[in-house]
Amino acid sequence: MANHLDTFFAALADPTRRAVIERLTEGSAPVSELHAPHDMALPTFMKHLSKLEDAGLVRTEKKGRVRTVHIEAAPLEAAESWIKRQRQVWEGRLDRFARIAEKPN
Amino acid sequence: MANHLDTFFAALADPTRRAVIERLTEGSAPVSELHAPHDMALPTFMKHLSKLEDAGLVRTEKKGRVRTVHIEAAPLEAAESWIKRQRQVWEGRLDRFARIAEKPN
DNA sequence: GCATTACTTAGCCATATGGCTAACCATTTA
DNA sequence: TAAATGGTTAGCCATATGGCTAAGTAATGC
Repeated sequence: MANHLDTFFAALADPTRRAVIERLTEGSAPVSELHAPHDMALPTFMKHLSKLEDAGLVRTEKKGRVRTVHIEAAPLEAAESWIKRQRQVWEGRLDRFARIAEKPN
Repeated sequence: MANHLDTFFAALADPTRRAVIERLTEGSAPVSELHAPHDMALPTFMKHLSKLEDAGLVRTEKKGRVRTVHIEAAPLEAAESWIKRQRQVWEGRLDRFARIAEKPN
């Protein structure tokens, strides 16, 4: 089960990249606009975008000299559902404990 | 907002560490037992445990020579809620699009 | 009390990551 | 067509990461 969760979570483990995702939930944007608020060189920023793209969190398309970036929801769902599953098993265990505690005989 | 999400997501970005979390949802366990199924040296495995502990995903306590590891739910909730929020904003945007599409005048 | 068990500490290694500059296309725009 | 705009490519650097071995310590078990 060493699936794509590696790249998904790694992509989200950086504040710059999470900020890009947050920005993209409000709509697609060209690279230069996404880059503007981040105090780093463009090539550095492009590396972050590549990671997001490798993780499948983002899709890009180039028209003329402008590359536009779009968010991709599926991986977010995959990551969320993994976490949710863990919590459910864990909470289910707590529930069983609680039930045992409530029936003390 | 460069909070603890960095360490949370980084901790989950490795299959060994996710496997440990999955195992721990079924109950706490000593280091040696958690290590057993993983084909790597113990010190290497301990580094993974440290990352989980640094991320707050796990808590440990030592009794005698045995260190027992317990899962900690709060960070899982934090990570899950971040992802959920992104999805909600993104989906909200889609909904607005849909509403606009439905009212074409 | 000696051996085993269960980690710990220390140190080394290769690769990955996150950052930079400099120089180079390729489209627009003036 | 020359200049500006929007990326891209190449290459360098420091630190982090994930792996190892070897040797040490501290409880338990025999």
